[in-house]
Amino acid sequence: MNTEHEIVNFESLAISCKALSHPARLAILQTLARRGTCICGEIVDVMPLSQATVSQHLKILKEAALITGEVDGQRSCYCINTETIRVLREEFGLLFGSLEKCC
Amino acid sequence: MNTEHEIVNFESLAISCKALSHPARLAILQTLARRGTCICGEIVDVMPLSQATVSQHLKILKEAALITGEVDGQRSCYCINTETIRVLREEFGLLFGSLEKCC
DNA sequence: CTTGCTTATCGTATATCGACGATATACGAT
DNA sequence: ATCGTATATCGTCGATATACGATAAGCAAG
Repeated sequence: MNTEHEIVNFESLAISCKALSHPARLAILQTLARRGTCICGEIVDVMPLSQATVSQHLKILKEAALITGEVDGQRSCYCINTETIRVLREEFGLLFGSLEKCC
Repeated sequence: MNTEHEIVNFESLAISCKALSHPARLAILQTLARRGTCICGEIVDVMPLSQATVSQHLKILKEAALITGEVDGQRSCYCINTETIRVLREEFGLLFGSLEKCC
């Protein structure tokens, strides 16, 4: 409806991509995607990184709204933010939709 | 056919995302996508950045194989690498395909 | 070959990233 | 209150990213 919605927001898309630009964070996202539902610091066990580093990556993912996190007792549960992923893929579509022919 | 092709390569995907993680580079890609065919340093005119900086961004995009570049006389023509974009979107699909339900 | 134009690279300064040990915080259990 | 567990944050440091002026390299034209 709104013609504005066709325009790609470079700033926000860049922020999402930056959050996705580290193998460890992609691995975390895949782990979350596979387990479907929330997960806490089991991620630390799966990753070959220190607890501090994993926590930092989770923070970056959360700040980019790629995941959500909530406290459950003394644990933290994280979950993929499907809406952000959807928007992300949509923006890729807008950006590269009119491709096809090239040199 | 090959079961291996279901596996996401975090390293290469992270490299692509890193190249996409800057607004200027997204703007360059959109410009290239819109003009369809190759384009040279008209990009510099469009961007609010110095020629040196734009050239550096183009180099980063080329190293990530998101664009191709070839010399034409004293000019350089760049073009989006559609194959890389295709793989990129495919990998996103693999990574987030089994999403849907979450907390 | 000199001039002018286009693009790439170098050098530099500043900012941000990535990793981790150390520490702080929060909470359940005893 | 104290202890143990889980998680977040701090502080640090080497590595990398960003931006740009200066300069080099390549080419066409005169």
